[in-house]
Amino acid sequence: MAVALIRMPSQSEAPAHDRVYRGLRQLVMHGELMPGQALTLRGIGKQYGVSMTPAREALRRLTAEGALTLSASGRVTTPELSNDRIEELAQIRALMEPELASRALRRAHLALIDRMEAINDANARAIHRQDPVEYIRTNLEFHRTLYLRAQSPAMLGLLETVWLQLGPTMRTLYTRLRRTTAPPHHRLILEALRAGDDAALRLALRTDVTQGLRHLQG
Amino acid sequence: MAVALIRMPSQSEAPAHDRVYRGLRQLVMHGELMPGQALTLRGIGKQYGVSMTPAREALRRLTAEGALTLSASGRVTTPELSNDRIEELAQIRALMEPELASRALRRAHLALIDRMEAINDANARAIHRQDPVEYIRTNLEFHRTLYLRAQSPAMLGLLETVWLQLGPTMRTLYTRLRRTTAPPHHRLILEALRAGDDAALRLALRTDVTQGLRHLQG
DNA sequence: CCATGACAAATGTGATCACAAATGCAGATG
DNA sequence: CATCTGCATTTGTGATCACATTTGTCATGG
Repeated sequence: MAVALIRMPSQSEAPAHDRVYRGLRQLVMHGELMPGQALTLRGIGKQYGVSMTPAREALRRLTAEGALTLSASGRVTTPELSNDRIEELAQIRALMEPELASRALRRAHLALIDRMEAINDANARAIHRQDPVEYIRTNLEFHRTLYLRAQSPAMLGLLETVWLQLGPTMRTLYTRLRRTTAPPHHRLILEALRAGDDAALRLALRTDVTQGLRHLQG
Repeated sequence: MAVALIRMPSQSEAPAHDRVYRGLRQLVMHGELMPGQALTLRGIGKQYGVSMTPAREALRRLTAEGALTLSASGRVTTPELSNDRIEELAQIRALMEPELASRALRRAHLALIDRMEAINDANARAIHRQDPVEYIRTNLEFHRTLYLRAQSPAMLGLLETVWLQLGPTMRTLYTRLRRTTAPPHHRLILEALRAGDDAALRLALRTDVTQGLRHLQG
C-alpha cells in the first residue's frame, strides 16, 4: 500500500530512538512498570508513534543497561529479580553510594543541603499520599542531587544502571510494605552533611540503602 | 525492486547482531582498537557480512555500555578518555575489585589458584614478547577467573563495563611504557589467596589496579 | 600559505517488508 | 478434568531503501 510519508517538522530535534529510550527509561527507573511486564517492538512503536526500528534501538540500549531482560527468543520484559539478585544489587548500592556521598561532602554547601531538604519534604508527602512512583522519584532525586556534587560521572552512571535494574522491583516492594511514615535515614544524611562528618555520612547512606531493600525478605 | 533474498543457513545460530556485538566487544576490551577509532554502520556490516540493521544494534548496545562513544552527529568511535576520566575509572576498579576478590577468597580452592598461576605465566610471556593485546587479555582473564568465584554476577557485570571503557586506552598505555618485566602485584595476590589473608588480598588488588593505570600521568 | 566556499561522497536515521520462529488458543483426545 | 495437537496470530530479525545531514575534498580567493 505504501502510503505517502508524513513529513516531520524536520527541525533538528532529538532522534526518535532517543526519545523512546528516555521515555521508557523513566518508566522503568520510577517503577511505573511491573516486574515481568512484556514490551513488544510494534507496541512500543505504536505508543511513541514511530516504526519498529527506533523502538528496537531503544530496547536494545535498555537491555544493555540491565533495565530490561531479554528472553532466549528475543522477547523483552522488565526484570523479575530473585532475592539473591536484589540482595546483590543492594550491596552494590551500599558500596558505591557512601563513596559518592563522601566525595560530595566537601563540595556540599548550604544551598545544596536546602535543596535536598526540599526534595525530602516532597518525598515525605509522597509517602503520606501513598504514591509509590512519586516516592521512588523523589527518593532517587534526593540521592542524585547529592551525588552530582561528587564530580564522578562514571561512578554515577554505573549507579544509575543499578537503580534502573531495581526500578520495577522497587515499585512492588514499596507498594507491598505500605509505609506510612518516612524512614529516618534521610534526616541522618542531612545532619551528617551539615556537620561535615564523613564517617556518619557513610554510615547513614549504607543503612538507608540496605534498610530500604532488606525489608522484603519473606 | 526487491531482489530475491539470499537464503542463510537458517540454522538456529546466535542472531547476527549478537555475533557482531561479541566480535566488537572483544576488539574493544582487549585493546585491539585505538582510541578515537571511528566505526561506521556500513563498514561494520561489510566486515561481518551483515546489513546495517544488526550492525546498528551492536553499536547501540556497545555505546550503552560505554565501550564506544557517540558524537553529537551520531558517529561512533572508541572513547578517547581524559586523564580525569581514566583516574575515575581506576578508582572505580579500586573500589570494586578488592570487594570481589574478598568475596571470592573463601571459595578460592587450590585448583583455582593453580589456574590463575598458569594464566599469570601466560601474562608474563606476553610481557616478554611485547604483545600488548595478549597482555591485556591474560591480565583481564587473571582477574576475572578470581572474581567469578565471588558469585556476584551483577557486580562483575558492572566491572566488565569499566574494563570495556578502558580497553582502547589500556592499549596505548601499555604500548607506551614498554614494560619488559612483570609487575609484582599478581604474585602478591596469589600469596594472599594461599594464605587466606583478606586484608592483604584487598591491598594487593588495590595497588595492582591503581598502579597499572597511574603510570600514564604525563 | 591559509582560509573559504561549493560540491561529491559518506553516514546515520527511520520506515517498510519478507520471513521464520515463538506464542496463544481452540478443539480434540485420553 | 487435564493434556496434547494443530493452526492462526504475534513477534523478533535482518535486508533494503529514501532522505537529510555531515564530512571530506578541491579549487578559488585573500
